Amino acid sequence: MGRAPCCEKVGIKRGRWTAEEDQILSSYIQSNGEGSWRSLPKNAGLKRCGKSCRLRWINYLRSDLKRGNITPEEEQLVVKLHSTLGNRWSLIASQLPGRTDNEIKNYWNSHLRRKLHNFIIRKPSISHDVPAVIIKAPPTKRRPGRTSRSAMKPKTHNPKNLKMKKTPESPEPEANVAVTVVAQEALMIELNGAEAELGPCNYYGTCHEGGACGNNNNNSTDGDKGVSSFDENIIDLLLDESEPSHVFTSCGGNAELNNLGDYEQAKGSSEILNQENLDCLQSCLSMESFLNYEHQVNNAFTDEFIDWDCVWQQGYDNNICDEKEGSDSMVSWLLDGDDEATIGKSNCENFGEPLDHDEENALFAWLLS
DNA sequence: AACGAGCGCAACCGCAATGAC
DNA sequence: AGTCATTGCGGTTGCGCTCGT
Repeated sequence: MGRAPCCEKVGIKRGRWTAEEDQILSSYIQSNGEGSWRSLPKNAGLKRCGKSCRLRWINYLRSDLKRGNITPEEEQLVVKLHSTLGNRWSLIASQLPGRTDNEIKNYWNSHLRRKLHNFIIRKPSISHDVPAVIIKAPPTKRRPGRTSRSAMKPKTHNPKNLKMKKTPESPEPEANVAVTVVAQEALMIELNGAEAELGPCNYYGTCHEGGACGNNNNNSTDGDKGVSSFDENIIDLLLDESEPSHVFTSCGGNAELNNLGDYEQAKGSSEILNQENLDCLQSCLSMESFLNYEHQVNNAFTDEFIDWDCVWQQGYDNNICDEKEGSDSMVSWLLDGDDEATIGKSNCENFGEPLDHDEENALFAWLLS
């Protein structure tokens, strides 16, 4: 049996509320109090759905609402709360007096999410002596073609979509995005059958040995074969749909090649993945919460790949295999360090330590800059 | 000046949770 | 215990405004 509609659709007005309707609703609620939303429209003489009345009251007419722009302090609080609460907008809003869940949600979706994304992929190295390779797209230019809403939908993670090739549906990379790639990164690219090894270190490697990367410096022994070069042709290849390029990553000590592009095919194939590496890769790839965030802002797994390189580069890396249960936010991993299953930062010296106050502030400042 | 893509906000939709019966 | 109405929440969409071309 289907659920009865919350109200009769016939004769119900929709769309923007007029000042007159607002006045009627406000007066009624001030006289009769909140509640009984279903019967409210009829009693108040409004041609609106009860749900619509409730929404209008809660989000715009309540007297205790704060108006005006979100302040930097509020913004910082939202970022922090979201890092621990995820998309629980009502919970987050409850910590910001005068703000509504809808307001916070809209603000996050239209401001902070983009900010965070840009933070991840645009920032050059600040804390490592490893030189970053900045691949700059052409000067900022508005991309022709309107982004459809459906194209903005977050993608659900599907290993079958891991091919590092653009599909016709995939948008061009953001024109103003400077893709930052850490030179010492374990991206191994198969170019027309020839393997070009780009770096010794990768976060998938953290799957071994309880998560310590061991690869962030030159003392690494995990498949550390050094880096000689990394040029933008690599990224072009990653993004070029006409090229059958694949991305590999080494997975810790055995330095086996894991062909992400052929992940599905490689499943169970010891020729490409040994069991240990397969487990490692699967544990990484199955982290829905990890993937969720980037899927909201990216259409290409390639971006996730590179993004996380950059996070690592910043020293705010974390053990992605030690995902904090219940958290669906990347930031939580960046910030949390007091949970044994969560790593605040990692490098080879102090892996596992939480971010201290200054580092956390630095991260926030960066996020919000 | 005109056009149109992109953005931001307000509102809607559908599902889940809760409570009454 | 099961059913249904109501409320609450998060995701999504529609539309008007802004700004680049």
